[in-house]
Amino acid sequence: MLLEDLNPEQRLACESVEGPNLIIAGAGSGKTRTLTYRIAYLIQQGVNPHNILALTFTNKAANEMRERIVDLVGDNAKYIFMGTFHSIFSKILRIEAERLGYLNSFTIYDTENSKSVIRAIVKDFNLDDKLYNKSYLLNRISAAKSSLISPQAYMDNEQLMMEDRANSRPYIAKIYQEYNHRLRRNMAMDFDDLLFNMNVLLRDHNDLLLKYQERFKYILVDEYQDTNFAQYYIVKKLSARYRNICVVGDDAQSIYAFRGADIRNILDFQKDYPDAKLFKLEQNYRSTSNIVNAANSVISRNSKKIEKKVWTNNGEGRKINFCKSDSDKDEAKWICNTIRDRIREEDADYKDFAILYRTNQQSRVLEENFRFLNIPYRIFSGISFYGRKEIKDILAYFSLVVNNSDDEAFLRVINYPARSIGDTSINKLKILANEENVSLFHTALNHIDKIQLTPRTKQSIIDFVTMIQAFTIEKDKIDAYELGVKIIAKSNIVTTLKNEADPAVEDKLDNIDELISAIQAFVESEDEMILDEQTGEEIALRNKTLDIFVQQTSLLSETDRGDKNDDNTVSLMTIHSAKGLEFSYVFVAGMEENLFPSAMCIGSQVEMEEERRLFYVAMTRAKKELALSCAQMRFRNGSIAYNEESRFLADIDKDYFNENYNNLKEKTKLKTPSFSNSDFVSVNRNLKKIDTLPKPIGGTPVTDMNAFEEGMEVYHDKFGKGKILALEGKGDDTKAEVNFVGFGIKKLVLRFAKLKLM
DNA sequence: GGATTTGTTTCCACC
DNA sequence: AAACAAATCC
Repeated sequence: MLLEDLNPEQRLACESVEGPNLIIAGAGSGKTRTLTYRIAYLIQQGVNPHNILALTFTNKAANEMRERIVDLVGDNAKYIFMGTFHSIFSKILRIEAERLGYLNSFTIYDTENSKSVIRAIVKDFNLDDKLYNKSYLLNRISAAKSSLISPQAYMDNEQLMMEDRANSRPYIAKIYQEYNHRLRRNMAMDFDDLLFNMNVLLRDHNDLLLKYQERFKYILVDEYQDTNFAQYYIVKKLSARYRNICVVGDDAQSIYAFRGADIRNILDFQKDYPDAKLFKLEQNYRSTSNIVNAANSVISRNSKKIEKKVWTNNGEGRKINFCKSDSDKDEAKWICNTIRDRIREEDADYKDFAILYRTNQQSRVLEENFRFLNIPYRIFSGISFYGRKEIKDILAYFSLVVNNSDDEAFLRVINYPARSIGDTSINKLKILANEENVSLFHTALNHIDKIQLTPRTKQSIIDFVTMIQAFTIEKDKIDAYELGVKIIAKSNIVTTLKNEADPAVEDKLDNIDELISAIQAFVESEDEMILDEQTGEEIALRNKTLDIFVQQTSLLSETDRGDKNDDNTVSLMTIHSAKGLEFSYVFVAGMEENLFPSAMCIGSQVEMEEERRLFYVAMTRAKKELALSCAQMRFRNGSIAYNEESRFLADIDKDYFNENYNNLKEKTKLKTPSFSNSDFVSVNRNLKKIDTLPKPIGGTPVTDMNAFEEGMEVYHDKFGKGKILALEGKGDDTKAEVNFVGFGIKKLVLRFAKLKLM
C-alpha cells in the first residue's frame, strides 16, 4: 500500500484529498516526502495528473519531486504542472500573452535590467539619483506590484503618496508609471509582473479564469509561509471553484518578508477557509535531539507563531561546536580545519558539509581558504552563473533576437564587441526612438536615415541590425541549440574575449561552453506535455526554440542549476538559499551583532523575529553536527568592523554547546565573580535588573575617544561604576575592557558606550 | 569614438 | 574592497 511508509500524521495529511487543507510541517518533518506521497496518492485515487498544480519553492525541488512521483505511480505522473510560482505562471502568460497585449516572446527582466530601466527614467526626469536611488525605487515598486497595486492605484493611495512625500520622494508614483510603460514598450515583464499579470489575466478574462479553475482542480502550495499577496490571490482565485487547496508550510521558517511574503497568509488560512483541516507534522527525522532542542529554544523567543512541538526520536548526538576567533580569516581557517578533521576521523565526505552565512560577501574569505587548502567547494549564491558578464552578454544577444523590442538588450550589445558605435550615436538613436515611440532596434532598422551619422557608424549600425534580423527570421525555424551556436559565433564575442588581456579568459570561455551545454540539454530534454482543451488529447510541446530557453533561464536560481551530480564539494551559500536543504555538518559563520542579526533589523521587533527565524532555518539544516562561529574583527565594505557576538547565541541554552563555548563563558564568569547568574546575557534581557539599578550619578561626558586611559574610573548608564582594564584600537574604533561593579568585565565600543569620567 | 583615470556607490537576503 | 559610473584625455 502506497502510504504505508508514512507516519500516522503524514498519512492522514495525504488521505485528506478533498477540500481545504493546512499542513504545518516542522523542520525536518518529512514535508517533501508527505507532499510527494500526497500527489502520488491523488493520482492513485484516479485524479488526472493534468488537473494537479503543485507550486514549489525551487524548480529543482519540483523536478526531483516529479521524478519521485513517477517512480511511485508511473509515467503518467509527469504531466502534473509543477514548478515555482514564477516559472508556472510565466508559462501560462506565454500561452495567453495576446490577451494582455504582449507577444509570447516577451522578455523577463531580472533585477539588473529593472534597475537599469529605473536609472534611465530618473535621469530623463532630471531627478537626483541619490534621493531617487534605484534599489530603493525598485523595492518600492516591487512591494506595490506584490500587493497588486497598479501605478494608478498607487497614485490614488493616500497612504503611499503621503509616505513618499514624507520621504521627499513625491515622484515615485510617476516613476512607477513610466517604468511599467517602458517595460511594456520593451515587451518585457519583471519578476513581479509575472504574478501581477497573472492576476490581471484571471481578473479580466472570465473564460480564462474558468479554464484554469477547471484545469487545476487540485492545487498544492509548498512553503506557503513565504507567499506574498499576489501569489496568495492567484491561488485563492484558481481554487475558488473546486476548493481543493492544500497548503504546506512552517510559520517558524518564514524568511522572505523583505520581498513581500506575508506570514499572515499561513496564520490566517483557517480564517479564509473555516472548514480547513489542520495537520501538524512535528516529528523531526533529520537532526539529532541536541540540535532540535537547541533550535526549539531559539524559536521559542519569538512571539507570533502557531503552537507546535517539534520533537525527535533521534539520539542526542553531538553538542553544538563553537569557535570565537580573532578575525574573519581565522574563522575560515577554523572551519576548514574542522572539516578536515571530520573527514579524517569520521565517515564523511566533502559533500556532507555546508557553510551558511548571512551575506554573500562573507563567501570571499572562505573561498580563499578553501582554495589555499585545496578543499573542493561550490558557492551557490553570490554572482550566479547566469549573472556573469560573458553569459549575460550572450543572453542579451539571444533576447534581442527573440524580442527586437528589448531596448535593454539592444543597449547592452549594440557596441559589444566594439563596432565604433559610441554614446553620441546611441543618444541620437534614443532621442529618435522616443519621438517615434518605437524600440531602438526598430528605429535603427527603419528610421536610420533621419539622423546625422558618419557613414562608417551608420554602416556599423545597419550591419548590426541586419545580423540580428537574420537571426530573428530563423528563431522559429531552427532549435535553440542551432540558433544559439550561430549567434555566439557570429557575434564575435568569443574571438573578442580571446584577444583581451584578461587573466580570467579561460574561465569565461569555460562558462560559455557550459552555457552551450545547457542549451543542448534544453533541446534534448523531454518534451513538456499539455492537454488539448478541445479533444482531451495529450500533446507534446515540441518547440525547443530559443525564446523558451531564454525565458526559462531567466527564472533559474543558482540552487536550480544542475550540479554535476557526482560533485563531491563543500557547499557555501546564504541561509536563504539553504532553505529546504539538509547537510550532515552545518557551519553557520559570522554569528555577530550587526551581521547576524543584520544591523538593519536591530530596533525593529518584527524584523528581529524574522532574523531569528532565519537562524532557526540555519540550525535545522544540520543532521549530525552544528557549528557556530564568530570573529571579533571582520573586513567589511573596505573597513574593519568589530562586533560583539550575536545575541542569538544567548538564545541557546549553554547545555547544548560543547566545551569550546562553555570554556569561553567560564573564563568570563571567573572574571566576574559578583555576577552570579549563570545565564551570561540575562543582563541584557532582564529589564527588572536594570530597573533596580541606582539612578545615574554625575560624571563628565566624554567626546574625545582618546581621552580614556587604563585604570580610569568611569560610569556607564546601564552598568554603573567601573574601572578601565584595557584599551584597544584608536579613534572611533577604540574598545575598552571595563570591570563594572556588579556586572563584571564588559568589552565596550567607546563610541557607543557613552562613558562618563568619575 | 574609445581607453584610461578618477570618483562614487554599495555594503541583506531572491524569483 | 570592489564594482560601477562619470570624466578626462588621446
